[in-house]
Amino acid sequence: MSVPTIATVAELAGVSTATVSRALQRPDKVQPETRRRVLEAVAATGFVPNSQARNLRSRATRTVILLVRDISNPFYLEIYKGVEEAAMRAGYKVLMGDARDDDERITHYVDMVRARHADGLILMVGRFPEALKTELSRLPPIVIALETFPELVLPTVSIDNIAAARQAVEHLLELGHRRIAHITGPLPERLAVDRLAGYRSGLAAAGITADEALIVEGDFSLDAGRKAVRRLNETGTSFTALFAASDQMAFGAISELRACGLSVPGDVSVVGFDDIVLADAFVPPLTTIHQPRFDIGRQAMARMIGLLGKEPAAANLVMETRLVVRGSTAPVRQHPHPNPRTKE
Amino acid sequence: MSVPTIATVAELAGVSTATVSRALQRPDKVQPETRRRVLEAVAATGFVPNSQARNLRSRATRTVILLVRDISNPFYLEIYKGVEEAAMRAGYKVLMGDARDDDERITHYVDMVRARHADGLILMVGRFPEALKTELSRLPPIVIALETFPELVLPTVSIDNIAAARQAVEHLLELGHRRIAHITGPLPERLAVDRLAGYRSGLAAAGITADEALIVEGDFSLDAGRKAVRRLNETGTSFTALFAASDQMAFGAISELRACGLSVPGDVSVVGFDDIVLADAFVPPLTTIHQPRFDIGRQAMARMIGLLGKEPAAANLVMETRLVVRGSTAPVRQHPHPNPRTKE
DNA sequence: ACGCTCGATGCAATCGATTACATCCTGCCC
DNA sequence: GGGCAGGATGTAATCGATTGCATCGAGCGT
Repeated sequence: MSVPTIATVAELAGVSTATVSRALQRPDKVQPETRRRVLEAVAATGFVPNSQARNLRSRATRTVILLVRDISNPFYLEIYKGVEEAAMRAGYKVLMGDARDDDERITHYVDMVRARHADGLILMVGRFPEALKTELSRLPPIVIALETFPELVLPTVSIDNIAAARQAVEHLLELGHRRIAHITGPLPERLAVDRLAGYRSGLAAAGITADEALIVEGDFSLDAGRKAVRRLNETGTSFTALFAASDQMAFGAISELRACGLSVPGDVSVVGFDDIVLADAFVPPLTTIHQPRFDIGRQAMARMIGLLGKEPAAANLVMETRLVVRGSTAPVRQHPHPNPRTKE
Repeated sequence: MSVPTIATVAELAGVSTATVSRALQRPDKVQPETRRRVLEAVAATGFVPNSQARNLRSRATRTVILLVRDISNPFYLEIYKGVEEAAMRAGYKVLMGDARDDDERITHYVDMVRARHADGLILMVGRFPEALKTELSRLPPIVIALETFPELVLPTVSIDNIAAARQAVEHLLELGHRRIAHITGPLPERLAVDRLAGYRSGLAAAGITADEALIVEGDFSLDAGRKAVRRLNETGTSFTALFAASDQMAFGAISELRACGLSVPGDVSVVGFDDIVLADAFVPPLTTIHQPRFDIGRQAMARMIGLLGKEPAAANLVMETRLVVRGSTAPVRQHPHPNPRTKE
């Protein structure tokens, strides 16, 4: 009563295992009548080819691993969907892993590919373990999405974080804001560094020198947004607008601002980054930078398929972002609200 | 320059492949000196055992698939984390799949297990394909989480949806609400049916007959929440409170209520279900039913490990939920707000 | 010193499907 | 009718690691 193998089917159909394999893989290579008998036997036994064996022989798994920075950020879900769609279409499966931006975990997933659990890796993580950089030639097929590692030559699908961040700041400037705070991502990382650079360049273009006290480091999480606002309040620096490097941080910031009795956008305008699903259901609906998540996923997978097919490497792709103006930003008040600590 | 195999290592270390395998698998079976030489050779070649070959032989993959109803619902992320933690600890990997509650996709994932891509399947989907019910004896190891299929005897980790929904309704009743609307999940499904039953039983216990016009079917999504409110407004039925079968729907509903000029909780109190991450950052913070997501995931994986280890089946588990009261519910007004359509 | 035990290691079968090559058979042409 | 082409099918090698069994040799007891 064990699992049926190709031999079980062969016996039942009265043919050799080779014929069974051919009947299933290259139908035109066997006679219709034989094929019918084989298919009948397959149905009767409930046979499903053991993919371990098949892959061992064919040296492919038709599976790719999608490794994300932090799986609890819903932002990545939409990307997964894009990857999955392109993969499904090409007969690939997708495995999602949570890197938690931890070198060990990342290396673990790279080893999974080396161990032939999967054919390739789509990376959306903030770090690239040093240990791996030294053995670039041994690396499995890798596509980078969202993030960029300029020192590595790997196919990449990304967005222009500098320009996007700058656009967010320009929007606030147009509304008359001058004291604009910024909650960054984890700072040694490119993604965070670029958005910060965009913020600075936006201010600079308007002739404003960035006040370092208005820049607080976060880590893209909800809680980081809350803490950042608390930190800004503690230092007592006043501001009328806030640009957060992720929607989650924007949400956290708004929730904390409200807790301090400040209204958004009445007292403080807030801009996020990502345009996650809940952004427009939030109260107020969040003004943010929209990223074409689904397409980023799809393109990344397309590149992976190309890579695995030994096609000539496609050029790196920079996807378009756009500013979505909703209710969390408004023109600055004539007399900016004082810092909440000094309020009442 | 191809990938190193166990033979490459064996040659370099001057031993047989068997010894290499043993040095790596059961260190106590080889002499320390031999082992040292083998490990040296492994390091030198960068050898990583091919898991296809290993698993083919050992008939296990140490991978489980976590199949969820809809991957874009962030609710599942926390569950994934629980599963992943328990899995990692036991040396298992976790693959997450998106079922989209589609029979074909579900069957596809079941076949992945049959094809030995994974050892077992943790299901968190609303449907159980009819086709599979007829071949129960052939099914791979399956654990059901969150959902229940009473007609199937499979290890299950769930919550008491009826009691939890009832508790939500009781909270609203205590605040004086009498006209309580309910947005259900997709209705043929157990999860949705149970929460609806809890809603009805809560009302009944207070001597109130449910007004069918106040019950609108949804599908757990943000958009379903918005549409449901629109639908309620169209029919012109007035209500002072709303119980949504998911937080996402609650968010959608609140956003739509606001768009109609109603305040929450001023005009309408809203209770959700799930307590997703953003629930307390929302404005107003959402009153909802908290589910121990992380533990549900962990327990489900624990059951799977037991199942794979051929341990005697553990009893089904019902996890505790609790009502979390936040800012989206308030005592009913003396004179309930009229239906927004008839307003002004 | 002989024989026996037991630990370390090697040999080769094995997991299950794929596929190069061999074999057989049918049918066609001269 | 003989020979040969070509299609259908079978045989067996192969992918790479694991593991039962065989072998070898060191150590020990008498």
